[in-house]
Amino acid sequence: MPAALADDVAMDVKTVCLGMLTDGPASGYDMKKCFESTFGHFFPAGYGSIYPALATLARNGLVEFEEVPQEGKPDRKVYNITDAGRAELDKALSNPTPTHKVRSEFLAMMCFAHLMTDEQINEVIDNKLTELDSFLKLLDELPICQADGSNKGTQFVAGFGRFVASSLKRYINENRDMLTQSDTKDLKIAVGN
Amino acid sequence: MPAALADDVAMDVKTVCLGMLTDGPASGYDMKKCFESTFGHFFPAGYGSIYPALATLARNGLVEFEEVPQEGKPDRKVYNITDAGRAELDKALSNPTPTHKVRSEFLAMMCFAHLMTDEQINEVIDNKLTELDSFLKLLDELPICQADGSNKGTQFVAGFGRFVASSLKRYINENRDMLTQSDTKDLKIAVGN
DNA sequence: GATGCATACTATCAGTTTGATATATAAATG
DNA sequence: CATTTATATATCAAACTGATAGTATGCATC
Repeated sequence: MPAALADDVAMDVKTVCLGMLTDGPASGYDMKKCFESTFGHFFPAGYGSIYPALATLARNGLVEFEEVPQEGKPDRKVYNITDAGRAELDKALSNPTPTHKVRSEFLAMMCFAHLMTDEQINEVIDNKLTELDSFLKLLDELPICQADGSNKGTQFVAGFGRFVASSLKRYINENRDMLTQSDTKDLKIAVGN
Repeated sequence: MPAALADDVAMDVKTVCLGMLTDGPASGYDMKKCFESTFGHFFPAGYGSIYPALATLARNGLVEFEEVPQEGKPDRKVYNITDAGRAELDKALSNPTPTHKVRSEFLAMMCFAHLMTDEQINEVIDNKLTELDSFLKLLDELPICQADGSNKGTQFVAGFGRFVASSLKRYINENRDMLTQSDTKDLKIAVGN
């Protein structure tokens, strides 16, 4: 067998912060906005994970920061990636099997649809469809945060999001009857591998 | 405005365990198998969350358990849902906006594709496609864990999984060139809302 | 002119979840 | 005979979530 990877670097919040910094200096606040606008849709992170991540990165010498005083506003801690940080990022990007996890209260709930009223089910479905529409609309307005926003990777990912959201909409619209009607209905969309 | 929900019950591991118990008594080990076979694909949970969840549910009187001795094997703690537990589950199922979250190291990594070699990118993509194939194959063998496995909800959710996995495969296959070729290529799949 | 809200910035904390590990026995696999 | 798999429990460090807190300015709204 091939030797196990010496020191596995996960694609976690720390690593994504490192990646953002390859595009230029930024504060924790800047990164939070970036997570909100784009990354957060497939890799959520709040202050509770960003600030500790930056603190750990700084402690390990993977980033440096300088405190920039501002007039009328709190000081900014502006972070920069170091050479050690770049090396660590490279390690993380060499993991050949990154995960793609879903945690869906929605699907878990639908498993218990037989314990719900039709009214409850319809409300949940309608809300989910509305949410998907908002998401698609948001993607159309494309608020890319990275300076190099037009890079192939982010285009691929945005297209991915658009495609998945549209697919979900279609599946839900065409199969929602299954959940509320008591007579036997089959899946309307059959899929070949 | 409508009064805020008195005591928000989240659709968390505790609640899913309650839901599983509406189908009959089960041990933590049984539930883990159920998470592994079906639920885990869209709502993962390991021993580290299942056992504490059951302990909390028992402490709050939402489930009861009896220890069943076995020959040659460790004792089983067999759990049953109580009336209070059923009421709690009903509360959780009345939440009209259950979440659907994605956490994708894969997409995060693809955002930094410009920092990777074509070889690295292709390996990641190939692995992801293989993973999706395994998932689709697994769904075709349908190891439903609930006695009432043929209920509409689980059928809807299984179809959902199949549809999403096939969509992902298609998107990745048709757009992977974007990531590795240096000349400008556009998305091959355009989607209307 | 006051009250509240949005923006800009930092940071912490309780509760949950993750993923690995520990313990113990038996059966099957190589 | 050694290893792995299955049956069952449980715990722990590290990470993450979502909310909250503090502090200062400006901008509406009442």
